[in-house]
Amino acid sequence: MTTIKDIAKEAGVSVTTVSRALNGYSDVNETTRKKILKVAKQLNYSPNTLARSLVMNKSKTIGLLVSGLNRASSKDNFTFEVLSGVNQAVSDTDYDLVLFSTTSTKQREKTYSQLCKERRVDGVIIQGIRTDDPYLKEVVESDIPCVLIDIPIQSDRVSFVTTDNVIGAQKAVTHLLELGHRRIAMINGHEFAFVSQERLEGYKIALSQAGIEYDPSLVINGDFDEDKAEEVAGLLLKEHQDVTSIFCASDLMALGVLKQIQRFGKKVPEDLSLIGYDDIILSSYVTPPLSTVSQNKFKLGYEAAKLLIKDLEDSQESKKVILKTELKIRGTTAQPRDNKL
Amino acid sequence: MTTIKDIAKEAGVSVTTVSRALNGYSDVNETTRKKILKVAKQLNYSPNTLARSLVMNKSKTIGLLVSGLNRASSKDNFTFEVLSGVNQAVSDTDYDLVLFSTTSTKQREKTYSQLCKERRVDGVIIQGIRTDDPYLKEVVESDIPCVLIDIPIQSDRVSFVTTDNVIGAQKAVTHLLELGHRRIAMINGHEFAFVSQERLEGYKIALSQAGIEYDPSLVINGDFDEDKAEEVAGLLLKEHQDVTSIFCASDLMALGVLKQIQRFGKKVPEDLSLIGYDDIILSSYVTPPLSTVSQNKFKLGYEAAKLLIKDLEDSQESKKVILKTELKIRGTTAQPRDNKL
DNA sequence: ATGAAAGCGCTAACAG
DNA sequence: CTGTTAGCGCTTTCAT
Repeated sequence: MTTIKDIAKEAGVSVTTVSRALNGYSDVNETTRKKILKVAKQLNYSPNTLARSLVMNKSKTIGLLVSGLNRASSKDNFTFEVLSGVNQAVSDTDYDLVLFSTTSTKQREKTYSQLCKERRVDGVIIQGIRTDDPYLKEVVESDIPCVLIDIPIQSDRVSFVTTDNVIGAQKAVTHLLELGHRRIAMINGHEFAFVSQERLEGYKIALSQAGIEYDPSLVINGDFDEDKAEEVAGLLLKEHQDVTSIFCASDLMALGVLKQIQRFGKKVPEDLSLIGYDDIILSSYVTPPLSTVSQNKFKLGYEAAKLLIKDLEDSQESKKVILKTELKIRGTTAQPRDNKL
Repeated sequence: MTTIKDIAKEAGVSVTTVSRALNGYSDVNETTRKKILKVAKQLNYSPNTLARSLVMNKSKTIGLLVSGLNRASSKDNFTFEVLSGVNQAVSDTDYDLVLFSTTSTKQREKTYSQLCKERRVDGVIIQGIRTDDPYLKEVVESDIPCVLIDIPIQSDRVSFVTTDNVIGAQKAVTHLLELGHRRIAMINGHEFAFVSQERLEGYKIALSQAGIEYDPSLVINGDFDEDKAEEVAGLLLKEHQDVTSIFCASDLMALGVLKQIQRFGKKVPEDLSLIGYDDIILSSYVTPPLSTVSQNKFKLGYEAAKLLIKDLEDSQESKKVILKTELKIRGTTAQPRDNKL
């Protein structure tokens, strides 16, 4: 592996000059530069970023802490799309991504901030971790520049990007309301997700605007899990026969609920309306296609990366960006039966 | 940021001793080690892996060169599943992943091997690049340990993992044959994918075993693209009205073909049988559910990472691993109409 | 415009 | 068992 030392020797100059020439400094004679560049190419030189990072104290790498990089989340391609967005934004720059896997045993051994500090990442993007994750606090409190996805924490070095969850949920529920539904149940995620809190908030607001009292027994957590949602939907449907529609905090859960509804021998949307959240790929392919609140997951990642990089370069103050959601009415929402008369 | 120097000072020993103590060498007094560990914790020490990598000449990072980390490939979650597998395997080790984005302009500026050399990755996993990619050759020829996914190149430092594409395709076509089909078309990927060559091979073998002559006009490339496949299927169906079934080299293309068939006013599988390849998530959710050849994409990534890491640790000779595929008969394949009589 | 020298944080002979 | 020394490849004062 050739080093600048080799180039220096070959070109008959000092390493200093080589370094300067290669890095495009102005204070180097054009002839020398030409020569050095030629020698560098000749020797097939590649700079050692490790050495550079060490001395410059920055690595030009961005750490990625995502929870959903596992087999289970391939159905819900949320993580992947976020990742794609991040990748896209990063690929326009000279940063590279390092993926910290938070799947395994390693997580307990090493904390996030340890991971980041050891690898000397310049900044980190965090997605998909629960708000009660003990290490979240740690990262946020560390001085590593960081942008959170869907966790609205903001401080000196931490920004976040999320979507308008309250409004999104509101749109979904309002849609149901406008169709004539009055008994609207909700399958939420879990209490350790900000998005769940916010979507519940939106649900409540929509109801209240329609003059309907909030009934807590109509809201159950499905942990963002397809099977769990299917299970709790069973309970719900049994307990509350008067429910005519269900709002799910994720499409994946809606898919589970859909199965349960069919098991009850009911038809969607004729007997029961169903609306999800996320707009995952599957949503438009299932039968009937799922009405949902669409959020731009790619952009979530893209904006996060953009934000982080800008922060890294210009050392801006922390910021937040809130993306808009969009209601997609497809085939699982319709007027309630009794309304049709 | 505390360094071993700080610890050395605080503990009243030399940096050497600190280094040895922290790295679990045996030749250090237990009392001293305890002390050093205590001080390290006290000072909230994190080793600087950059410095370590520099001196040890290995970075404990694995480079990942994947082409499909973009918005377009979220439907076909192939890339994601491979990535998950890699991540899973890697997360059991002390390696980290660095993602090289090959999406952008950067690709033309810097070659793969440059990327790898600059970041000093210990090895690299390559997936989803075309066999005519000029940089593929370069990586393979470089001395960077490397494992290829679905590209059967093997040499001193390069191994590969793939699936039994010939057999897989054979199984699909034989299934069609057994149902009674005789005119079986194929929508293939493109010539710069080994898997396409192999699947075509399997197609031919199956036909020949059934005593059917290979008709080249029945095979068209769809570039692994949904829309392209839809388009060429249109041509095919118009030209060859006698075709009773189509074998697609990817599920995504099968989805496109399915649309085209429906546009022709024909029904699957009554009028036309259709079988895909990959077993992507969507396949089991579309209506009718797609018959396909299932390959374990997660395992593809998992095995690749395992292979690479073993090579890195034990410096084995290169190897190959061939995963088995599985025929999944679902709802798009049936006996041809005239056969039912 | 160029070079000598110091040092980033760490590991690894080599002594003792 | 521990310390001294050198050096990984690079950037960066500070001279010249």
